[in-house]
Amino acid sequence: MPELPEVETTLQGIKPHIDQQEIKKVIIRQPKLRWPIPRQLNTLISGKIIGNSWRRGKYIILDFAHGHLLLHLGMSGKMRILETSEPAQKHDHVDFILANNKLLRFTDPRRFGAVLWTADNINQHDLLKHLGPEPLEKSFTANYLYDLSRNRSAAIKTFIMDGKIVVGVGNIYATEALFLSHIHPLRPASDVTLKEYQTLVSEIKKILRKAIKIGGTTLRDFTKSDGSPGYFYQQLNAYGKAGHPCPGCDETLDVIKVGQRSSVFCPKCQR
DNA sequence: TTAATCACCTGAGGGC
DNA sequence: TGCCCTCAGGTGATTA
Repeated sequence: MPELPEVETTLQGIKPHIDQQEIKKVIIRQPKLRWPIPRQLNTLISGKIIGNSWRRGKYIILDFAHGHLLLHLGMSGKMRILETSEPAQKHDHVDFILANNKLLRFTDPRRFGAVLWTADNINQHDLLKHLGPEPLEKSFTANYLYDLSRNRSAAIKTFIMDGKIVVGVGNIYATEALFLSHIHPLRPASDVTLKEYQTLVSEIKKILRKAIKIGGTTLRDFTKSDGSPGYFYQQLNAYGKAGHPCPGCDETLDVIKVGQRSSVFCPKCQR
């Protein structure tokens, strides 16, 4: 599923083709995504130029002179640059036909994604204004997490997956970062020490940087029609490895539910 | 304010 | 082989 590294890779892949490009036409085949795609979207942006494209958390934003297009890939979404002659397949919900004879195609089998429009200040949008810092920014520190967590009884895994605390840490990276930090996913956030948060923040940053570095590979594998796990999956220590021996101590990795999410952990290494 | 749960949706995989 | 059921997962909305 697209997590922050996949969203970043998607953005870097489409950006050279869409920035400063005019949109000739928008074709909406399935408007029912997480929220309905605005009916008037074609009228709103046809003939208009995309000024800049950027990312905030897992949202991709396309700036126009008169507003912003907000895109989210949800659980299964992807965006690709294709030739305009490329026939649409099932789940190809939106095409943005560009003046350079390319098209930007939004595909999302599970339809948890979103394509929204706002003419207002994008940073004050309801979906963005409460978001926490980017995990790779300097402002995301151990002290920041430690201070926020002092009165929080929620499990540490739930805490670091909360977008209001920090954006872009999904189930895969939360599982991996906690494994590498030797922190049990059910520990109350308030119980985690500053020293442990220092390790955790360091591991979150390391694993995200690593994933972004090989994100292209991850994304290609993710888009395979057979859905088979790819190169990045091989790099994981815990996620998806329940029942396997722990890479650190050979104890069998266990799986529990934390906030309705599967969480693999080592009962011996993670305390 | 916080925490827990529900809802959305489809494909994969297992059991029969 | 085909049907049915369960699970997976990001995140806003709702409820406690």
